[in-house]
Amino acid sequence: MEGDKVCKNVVCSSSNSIEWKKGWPLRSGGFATLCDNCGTAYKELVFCEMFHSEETGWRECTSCGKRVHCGCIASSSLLELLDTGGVNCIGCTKNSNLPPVKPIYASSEIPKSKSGDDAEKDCHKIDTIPTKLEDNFEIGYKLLSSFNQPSTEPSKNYDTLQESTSAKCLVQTKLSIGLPASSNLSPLSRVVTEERESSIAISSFQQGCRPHHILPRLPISPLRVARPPVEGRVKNQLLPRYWPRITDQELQQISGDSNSTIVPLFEKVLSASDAGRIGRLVLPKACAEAYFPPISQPEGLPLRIQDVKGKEWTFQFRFWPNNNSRMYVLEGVTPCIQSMQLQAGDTVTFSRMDPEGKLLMGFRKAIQQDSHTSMNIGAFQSEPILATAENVHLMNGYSGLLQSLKGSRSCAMTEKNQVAQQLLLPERKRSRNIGPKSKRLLMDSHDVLELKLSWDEVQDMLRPPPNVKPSTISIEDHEFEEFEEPPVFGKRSIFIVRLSGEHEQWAQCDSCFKWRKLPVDFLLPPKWTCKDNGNYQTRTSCSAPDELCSQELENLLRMNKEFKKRRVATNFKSTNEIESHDPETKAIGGEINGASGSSTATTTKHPRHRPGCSCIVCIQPPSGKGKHKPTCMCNVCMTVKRRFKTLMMRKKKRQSEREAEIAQRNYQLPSKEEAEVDSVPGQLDNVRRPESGEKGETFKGNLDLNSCPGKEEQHTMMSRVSMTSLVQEASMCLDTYLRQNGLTSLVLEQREASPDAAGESVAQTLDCQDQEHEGSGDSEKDEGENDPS
DNA sequence: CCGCTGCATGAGATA
DNA sequence: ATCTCATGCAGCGGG
Repeated sequence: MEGDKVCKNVVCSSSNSIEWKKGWPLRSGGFATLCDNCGTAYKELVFCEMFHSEETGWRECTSCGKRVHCGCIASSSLLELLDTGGVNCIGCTKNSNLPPVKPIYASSEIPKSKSGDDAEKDCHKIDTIPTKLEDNFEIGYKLLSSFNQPSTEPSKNYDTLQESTSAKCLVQTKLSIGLPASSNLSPLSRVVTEERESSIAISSFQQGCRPHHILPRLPISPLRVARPPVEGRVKNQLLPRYWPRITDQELQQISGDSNSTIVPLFEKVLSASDAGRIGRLVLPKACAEAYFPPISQPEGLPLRIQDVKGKEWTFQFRFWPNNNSRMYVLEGVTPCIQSMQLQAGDTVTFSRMDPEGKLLMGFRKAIQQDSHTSMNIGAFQSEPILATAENVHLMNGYSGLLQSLKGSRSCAMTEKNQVAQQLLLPERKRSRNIGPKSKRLLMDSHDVLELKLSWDEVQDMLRPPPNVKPSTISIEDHEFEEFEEPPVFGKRSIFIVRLSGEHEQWAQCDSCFKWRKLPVDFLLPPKWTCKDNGNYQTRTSCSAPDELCSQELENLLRMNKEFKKRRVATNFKSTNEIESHDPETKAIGGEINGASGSSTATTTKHPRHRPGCSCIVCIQPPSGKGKHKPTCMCNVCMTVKRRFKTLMMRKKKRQSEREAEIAQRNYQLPSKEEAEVDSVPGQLDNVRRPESGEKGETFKGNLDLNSCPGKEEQHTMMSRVSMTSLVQEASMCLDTYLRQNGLTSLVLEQREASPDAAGESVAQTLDCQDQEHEGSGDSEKDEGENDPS
């Protein structure tokens, strides 16, 4: 394939108004460019035929004679297509006075405001494009550099180029030539993907969407995160997760003054099984087929790979047939893994030293946070991870090769970006290694519980943003506060309940650091000082003596700590049981309330609500583990059941309303039911026009969930004959259920007494049953029955 | 019994 | 719908 032919195909020479449509990348390979004006569609192949397929030879740099592997050439052949006359290796490209490689733009970034004349004129400038070849890594480097030096090299400045139609055409052409077919990303986007810290472009690209802002001001870093060389056997481009990440500095130093060229091939994050004792490292298929010798037998062949210390290892490179495919593994890696002290989550890198062709194995340690890998909790606790990433001392495999790059800024950037990138990845992708499939990376139950509690703490600490008055809306009888701005974190406080039953809240002044007693229901702002303690006149000054001696404080904190420990140690179910019951229960326990001593006078379910709040949210029994048994008759469960019944009534009524409406519309004849309903003054009004009629108010979305269904039934029976069946039907669920469980007497007892009293007495009576919460109750049936809403 | 081997499985990713 | 690959596990052989 000759370059000029490509150019002629891409450039429309007859148009006044060129609007390019991009269909890239094509699933069938390559990508398409369509000229709106002349209608010429051009499909570019993945690779330049010249280097495609079985070509495995070498080319010499036209400047220094250094040999460059064709894989590098093929993968970076965007300029090669225009002028195949020369090849420049990495080194001499840098040292020569070659024209800079111009950035490649995503199609969505191409401005469309220019006139067709200009466009056409500029399109022909393609012929004057500098035609030096650089390998793909160099391109990546150049791209980064060009954005990093906008002032000194205006020709590389995005803004400049963006305003230039020549850039438009140039970009178009380059795109059409340089893009690998099966990739979703342009070469630039790859670099950008790795470099920038915003997820916008990343996600949009990964989703195959057109990014809106794909050309950020990139951080100055010579990081080479580039598509690895495309070997002949590669049918599919490597997934980004396997792209090698290496800094330009590293690469340069690795290659050094020697004639050898280090070609980063791919890298892989070690899975649990990779790092396990089996000693099998699963190789990405594409990588194995691309960079390792072809094997036809499952037994494979021994492969010698040199590690960062220069030690040579021999692994068995083989495959298993798997679903009409192959699964490639390196066997016998355990000694090497152990030698490098790698574990799951760490990354192994594979490079090739050319022209010798020797395989190199490096590594990059995962960021450690306590005893967990970053991946372990990175998805949940991004901030600590990021903070750690900046300070972590990196043990980098390439650095191992270099023995001189530890802690370099580039590495830090790399690591940080990796972490950031990981955090920015869609949840699904990130979760791959922390999902249930990966036992090692699973948080154990204690961790989960800690995390849960921490999350609860966070919820409890959420406060309305300062100076912003929340608007409260009511949805389905739930009150929601809405803020124009994100909520802020309130100050932590310690909430305790004395043995006497007295509730107390304590907080530390941000000014004098003295501990002050606060009203129990006081929500602390992010910053709180003594003078804010208006309710306690004697404590509004920082000059007032500390109310808490060190021993008392210690005691408080100890109680807090013990409580946390106990919660962690205790089955989560029982913990939930305690919390989900009447807050009074907690008071009896004399514990620090809520989630480990934060400002937890609120409930854990509804940050703005307090213990004792009986709103539907706060009283809901916990879901998942620890939920109550269907037979539970505790106050909470009874209330929930009562409300469920009310909800069922309403649901049935609505259904009836709809049916009545439909019947009326369809038949225009008063049905028997309608007649019956009509006989009850006001009722049909409620049914048909719930917004009108005084009596309709009861069912107009303001249903009192706290009302006693028994009383409601009485009212209903008296005034709404047609609703009787509905009420009975709605009640039947619970009644039948209770009867089946031999609880009829309890139901009667509850109905006779006040709901709360009934609930409490029942709760006391069935205390033993309540204890079952701790032992079981994690079945789906339980959940469905106990949390019917 | 234990560890290794080869394959199966299925969740998740990709086309 | 198909592919990839992390992991489980049955079967086998050796100690």
